[in-house]
Amino acid sequence: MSTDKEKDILEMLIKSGEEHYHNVSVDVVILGYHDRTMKVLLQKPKFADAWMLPGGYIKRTNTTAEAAAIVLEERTRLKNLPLYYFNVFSKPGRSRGAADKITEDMRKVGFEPPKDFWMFDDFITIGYFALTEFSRVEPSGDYFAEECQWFSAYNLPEMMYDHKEIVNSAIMSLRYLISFHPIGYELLPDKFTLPEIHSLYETILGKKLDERNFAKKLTNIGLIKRLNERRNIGAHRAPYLYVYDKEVYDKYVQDNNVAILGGFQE
Amino acid sequence: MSTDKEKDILEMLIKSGEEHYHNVSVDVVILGYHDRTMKVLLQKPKFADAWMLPGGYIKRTNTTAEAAAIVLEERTRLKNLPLYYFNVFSKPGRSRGAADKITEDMRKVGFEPPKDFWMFDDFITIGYFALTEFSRVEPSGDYFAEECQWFSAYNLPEMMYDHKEIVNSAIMSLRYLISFHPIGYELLPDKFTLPEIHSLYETILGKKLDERNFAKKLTNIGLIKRLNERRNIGAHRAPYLYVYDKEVYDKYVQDNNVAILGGFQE
DNA sequence: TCAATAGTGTCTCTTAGACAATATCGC
DNA sequence: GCGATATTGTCTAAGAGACACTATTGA
Repeated sequence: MSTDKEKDILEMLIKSGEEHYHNVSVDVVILGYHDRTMKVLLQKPKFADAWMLPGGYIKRTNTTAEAAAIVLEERTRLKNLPLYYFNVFSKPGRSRGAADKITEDMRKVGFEPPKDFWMFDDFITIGYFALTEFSRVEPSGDYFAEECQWFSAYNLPEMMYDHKEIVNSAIMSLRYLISFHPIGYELLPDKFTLPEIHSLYETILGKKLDERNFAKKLTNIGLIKRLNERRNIGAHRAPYLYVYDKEVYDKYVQDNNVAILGGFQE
Repeated sequence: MSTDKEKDILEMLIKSGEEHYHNVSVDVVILGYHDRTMKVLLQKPKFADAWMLPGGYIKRTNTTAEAAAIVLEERTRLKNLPLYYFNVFSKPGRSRGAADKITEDMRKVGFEPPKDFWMFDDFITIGYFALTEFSRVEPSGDYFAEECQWFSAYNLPEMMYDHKEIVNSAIMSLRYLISFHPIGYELLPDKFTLPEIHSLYETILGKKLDERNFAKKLTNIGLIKRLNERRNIGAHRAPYLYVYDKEVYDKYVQDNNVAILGGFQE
């Protein structure tokens, strides 16, 4: 990319201060499940050698939830995933360091940022998390998010700002939610086995769950249904495939008001 | 109050834009319980003839939770009440109208607000709610919040902006929380009767609860303890007084991670 | 037949929920 | 005694949780 092109983009960025709220942003903790571990989608920005959460500023014509949905789609190409609002992060000084890093990067392409550049101000960030099936996502970077990939959510790399804390807070919220409500629909492929969903719950909750009681519960409430298909897993007994009963699932989510706290926002 | 004094205060306000975040504020839904109804504390601002939620801007040296605690103390004189964050409100145009009203008021005292006055900008607001025992609070106004009083939360007066929606969202969250966790400690006086706490739960949940099962549950888990005192209520059988067992209560709140979602923030 | 994984039934205990009669108080 | 309110027990059904053996698969 030419330096001129970069300068153009930066000019645009500065002017976009008018169409965005200042001092507020959203960060989106995109969680996936793969290989018996929780994964989180992180990006490495053009201007620094550290990982961070996908996030963005909020257009004055959008709600915070819409801003989060835009970020989510940019990184995953997925639309209409439920977004859960889980916390606000506002510790004074939490954005410290951003200004220096951005300035440095801009100067590299011969560009001097304005003195009162809106992006250099302190920000309060609204935290959202989304759940998605790991293999449905092709992590997708762009000009500012040069690299974008999955990491183990329980073993995070060095991260900018307070983003490690934000990821941990999201995981705590997910753990809390799933201990009361059977959310998790989005984390599994359409067809899955009992051992898979069992191990998903164990991974999220961080504790062993009795296999018999677990299977009994999910099938008793009618949340999942067994198909007449099995998955061939090599030298072992072939497990049955299951699907969620979406109607029961949706009814469950609705009846339990999952939407009300840390829940869906349109 | 003299016009000069008012001008001084307004000058201060304009300059305080440097020490506050722009585009973000907190609103605090202060809920009390009295006479078998939920009450909410509202204020009428100097500059308009309508009620609104206590709220405030956020100093750059504070977190949003600290800002909410300051608002809470200003209106109730109470410190250290738990604050529950429950939602973010960001519908575009939600602060519309504020600018005109404030301008009008300023001109009345011969003051022309600056053209890019920070308070006239659109705001995203973080919603907190707090619970408090009705009679412990002496609603407390100030220069900007000229009047301050309790209203029935289920029968709200005309309110500015989207504040009715915010109150309703807080009540939904309280209802959700209390249906899973025995929060409500702050809503009752130290000593209370079974019928009182029973009717509190009925009021919040908006449905009848069987008296026998209700009493059984609360005493079984050890949440409340009966004293050897009764309250004289005139021509009827005198009910026993109860107190919360604070240790059991705190353990319950902690074990159930009430803090994680919609929960406490330091 | 072995190693590895999948699948399943019973018992107990606790809790939730339905249900109504008796006790107390002041008049 | 009356009107009003407070208090309390039993039964049933459902769910939670503890517990371990059998079935299947391919090598």
